[in-house]
Amino acid sequence: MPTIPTISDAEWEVMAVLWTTSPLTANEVVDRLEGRKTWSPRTVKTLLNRLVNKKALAYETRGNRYLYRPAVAREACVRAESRSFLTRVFGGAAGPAIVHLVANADLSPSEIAELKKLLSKRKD
Amino acid sequence: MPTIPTISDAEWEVMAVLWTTSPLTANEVVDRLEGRKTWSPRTVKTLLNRLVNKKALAYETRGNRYLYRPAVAREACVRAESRSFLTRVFGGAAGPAIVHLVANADLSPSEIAELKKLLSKRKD
DNA sequence: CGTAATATATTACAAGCGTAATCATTTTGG
DNA sequence: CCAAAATGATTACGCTTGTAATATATTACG
Repeated sequence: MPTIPTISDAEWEVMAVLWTTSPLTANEVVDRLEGRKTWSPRTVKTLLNRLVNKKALAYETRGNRYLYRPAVAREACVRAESRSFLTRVFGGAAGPAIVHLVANADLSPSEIAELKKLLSKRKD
Repeated sequence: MPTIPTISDAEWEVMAVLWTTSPLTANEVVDRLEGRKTWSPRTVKTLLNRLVNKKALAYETRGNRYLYRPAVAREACVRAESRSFLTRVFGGAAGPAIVHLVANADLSPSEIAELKKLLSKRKD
């Protein structure tokens, strides 16, 4: 299995864009972050560069432009981050963590139903 | 409401000790971390110091020793960390996050039962 | 009382991060 | 064809973090 690079807060925003749509040029990424972020385009370029260096993104060349695409799956990163969160905050115990989140989260009725179904299936 | 300081990974370990038992002297904290951590006692002292500076810990003086105790509640820190995790990884959507955790976690039957009960109560 | 032991405070230092500016190169408008 | 614009690469810079070492102050033993 591929090693998951460490992805910082700011970098997650960039990855999120490319996990949603890819490949994209640097400017297209900048455009999709407009509004949600106040970053200078330079900052976005820096983040793209760092993500390429840590091999979280890959690119192909089209003329002198780069087309960026994720090199690691979102699911894998989510799993890695979740483990890190559980370890740090709950000492690795998923049960209490989930209880805490369920107790504090704003869940829609349909989400509640989905979760109950999930839990029932898991029991066997 | 008090502002929650940013608590790093290493610092969480120290806070965890003091959330469990407090007040404690620096050396008592060092002792409780023995085994779980390979830190030099110096490192633990540094972390205590930083936590005092960022007002996550308070202390009272007993002779020339400090008795450390948490200055922020564990619950508040857990909430802050959870929010940060949700925002970063799931764009703030608790539903998908919980679904992910439930699907990937190793839950005991009793935890499953507890969660189902929690969900039922939440629905109304 | 003075000196060794101990406690906390200050300083260290490299890596990662947030946030860019500048440099070098390529492309394109006139 | 050349200058301006655009692009990616390199450099910047102060803050945090992990991981300590050194300095300073206080206490306790002989």
